[in-house]
Amino acid sequence: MREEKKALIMDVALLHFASEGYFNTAIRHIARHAGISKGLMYNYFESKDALLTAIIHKSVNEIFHSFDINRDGWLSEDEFEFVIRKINEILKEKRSFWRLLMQLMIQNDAREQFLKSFEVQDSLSHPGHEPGDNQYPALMMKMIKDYFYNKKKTGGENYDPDSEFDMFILAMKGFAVTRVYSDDIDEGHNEKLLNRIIGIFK
Amino acid sequence: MREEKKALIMDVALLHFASEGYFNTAIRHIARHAGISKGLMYNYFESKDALLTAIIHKSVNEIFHSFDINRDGWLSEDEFEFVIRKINEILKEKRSFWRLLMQLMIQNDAREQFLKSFEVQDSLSHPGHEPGDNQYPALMMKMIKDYFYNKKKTGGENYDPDSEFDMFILAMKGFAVTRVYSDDIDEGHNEKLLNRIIGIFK
Amino acid sequence: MREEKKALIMDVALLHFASEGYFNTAIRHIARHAGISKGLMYNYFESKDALLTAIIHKSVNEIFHSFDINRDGWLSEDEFEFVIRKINEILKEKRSFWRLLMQLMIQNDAREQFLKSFEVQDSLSHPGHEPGDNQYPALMMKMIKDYFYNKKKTGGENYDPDSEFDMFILAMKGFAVTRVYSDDIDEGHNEKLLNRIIGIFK
Amino acid sequence: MREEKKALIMDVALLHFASEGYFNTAIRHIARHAGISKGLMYNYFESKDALLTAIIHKSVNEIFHSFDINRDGWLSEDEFEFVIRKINEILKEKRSFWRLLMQLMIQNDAREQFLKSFEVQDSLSHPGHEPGDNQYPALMMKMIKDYFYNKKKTGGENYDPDSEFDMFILAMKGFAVTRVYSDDIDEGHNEKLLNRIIGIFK
DNA sequence: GATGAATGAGTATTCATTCAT
DNA sequence: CATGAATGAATACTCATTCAT
Repeated sequence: MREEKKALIMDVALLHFASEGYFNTAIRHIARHAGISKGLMYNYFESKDALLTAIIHKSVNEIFHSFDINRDGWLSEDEFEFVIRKINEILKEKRSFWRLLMQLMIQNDAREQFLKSFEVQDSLSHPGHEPGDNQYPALMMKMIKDYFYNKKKTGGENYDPDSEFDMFILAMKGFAVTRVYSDDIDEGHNEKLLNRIIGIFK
Repeated sequence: MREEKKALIMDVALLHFASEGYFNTAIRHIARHAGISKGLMYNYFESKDALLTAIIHKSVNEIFHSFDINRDGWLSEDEFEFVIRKINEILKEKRSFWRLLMQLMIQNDAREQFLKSFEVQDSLSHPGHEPGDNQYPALMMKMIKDYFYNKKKTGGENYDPDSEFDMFILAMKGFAVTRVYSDDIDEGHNEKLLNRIIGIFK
Repeated sequence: MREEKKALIMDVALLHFASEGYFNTAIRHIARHAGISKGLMYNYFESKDALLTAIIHKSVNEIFHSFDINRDGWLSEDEFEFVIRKINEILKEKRSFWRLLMQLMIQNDAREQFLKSFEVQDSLSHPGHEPGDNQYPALMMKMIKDYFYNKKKTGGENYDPDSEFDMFILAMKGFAVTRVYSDDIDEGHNEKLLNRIIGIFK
Repeated sequence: MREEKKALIMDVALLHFASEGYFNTAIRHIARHAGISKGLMYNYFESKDALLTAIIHKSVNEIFHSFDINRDGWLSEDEFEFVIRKINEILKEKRSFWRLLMQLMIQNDAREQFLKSFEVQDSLSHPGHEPGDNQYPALMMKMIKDYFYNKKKTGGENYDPDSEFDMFILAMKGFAVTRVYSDDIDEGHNEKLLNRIIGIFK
């Protein structure tokens, strides 16, 4: 019950944060759109900042849990393609979240605070347990990098796995920006781009 | 004289907007750093918003004027490479402007306002005259698109110029985001990425 | 049972009011520390203000009832010394209450309200009955004043009982402020001061 | 001009702080009574807290500068009496300030902050210069204590200067509280009390 | 041209109190 | 008897903008 209300508030807030920007969104507006009073917001979230943090952590967790790839440490070619397609899906489904995230990463102070909030959670995770949710980004990066290193054997003499990895990240950034910030996306068109990316890097 | 002062204010403002964010930057701070009084600011610019618009138009003009390519309507392969390298340079030189621009494009209302401000200026330009500054983006896009269409003849059967164009834009977006938002850029590293992009699309 | 709970709440509230201040103490905190819910508080006390009033009246009653001197209307020298020592004890035992009281007396509106609350209760007491609790302060004042008047016979020509009374009250105020607001009281030291006061006025 | 306005605001604020209490006084009310807008307040004082601090420092300075006693390190009997009479005058003239000060000294956190604000100013005073204003309290205390030590020669065998000092401070506290918090003071009456105090301690 | 005093709407946050359950 | 969700008025503070000088 309480959790449902929190989720409702977070959903409404995310929409506003994503479209108007975090600083431009007044608590009053979130409350009004969530159908509650300003004061009640503070019953559920300690502050505007805590609300933001809660939204981000929830989304990050959902995202990384949706990658249920076989975690044996390396990616096959098919798994690599699966990851790319999964990213494509997530960019669509969590569009608002990505807009919010990009907005924050672009702001100097917010970026630092964001990264720090993950570190803190990290230090609380006990050794010997599952990796904290905040370690997923690093783990995934490593798996992808390893993928390109594994390709070296078949890549020819001039194949440079580091550059290939960087180029791939760069392409995915461009893809993400495009997918998240185009108002009307032609899915057929998007599919073509996706295939082209897969074609280059798989 | 008056123009010099305006330029000074715009430079100072751009630095602040880029690093602290447009909304987080107080007029008072800009004025202080420009060595003038708050009130005088309004002698030069009608409002904070007008200041922002002026900065953007000035930067956009500077950028497009720095592409003094042979405007015969189409790009040779060398000119294409030149354009890419020019973009690379501009991303470095106008880093503050790009940060500001990305910051704005990410905000719904700002994005619309930005695009609208170009349209308005556009509608004022009379037919038969030089193209308005705001038409440069469209012109450049067209030239690049044509470049890929011209390559069709030598590109083989499956060559799709539209996809190639989209893929190129996507790569450049990723490249821009990376270049503008990395705190320490290894120029050698950057050169490698650049060459890889040229390698793929030239 | 109900009275016990009320007493518990009042005790907890007094501690908070005394140390954090009346306005700085949130009902929520009192409730939490008393182990009940915020809402239930209002079952026992009409308002924060009513809670404060209840605490004060309870404390005032306890204090004046602890002076179980022989009420024959006048004080012997020994009884006078007993009263002073009793005040000393009460200042120590009811430290929280005194801090709260001084805090309130120092605020214009609170002082008026406090004094009024006693008047009101007073007017409700019927003639022919026991004196209302709120009359104790006045009674005690009168007994002490009489004490000084009685000393006139033995006090010499220049002895002025009114001035002596005022001076005594003044000394007791200074003593109270010191005793209630010193963080670490040296009891030996305090005893010396007490004896000096008794020496002057007994 | 600017200083006059600051002084006006401080005067109005002091009156409100003294009668309604610091926390109970809204900036809005001070502004209204000073005939200015809320926002302008912040042009003159950084925060409500800074306003309070400014008021206190100004008053403390005025008070200690009004004691222009011969600073040869010790007090003659006449100077001692002068000090007492001066204190009496200041309590009357700076009534609002004393109410504010007592109110603050009674609040745990405010007391600490108040004392700390003096320490800070202290550390900024350069060695070899006049004593900082914040050292006056300590200096004055020392002079009074010395006064009682000097009386020891003529005070008889049982004379205890430390107790005498403490008793004097206690009496002055009681006197201060009475003088500052009585709504209508009979000056003749007050003079009698003053003479009695001088009689006991001179 | 140039200043900065002045304004007031807007922001996040707190908290006594009410009331459906 | 008991809870805590819900409200909204109040508070300190910020800032773009105006205007008398």
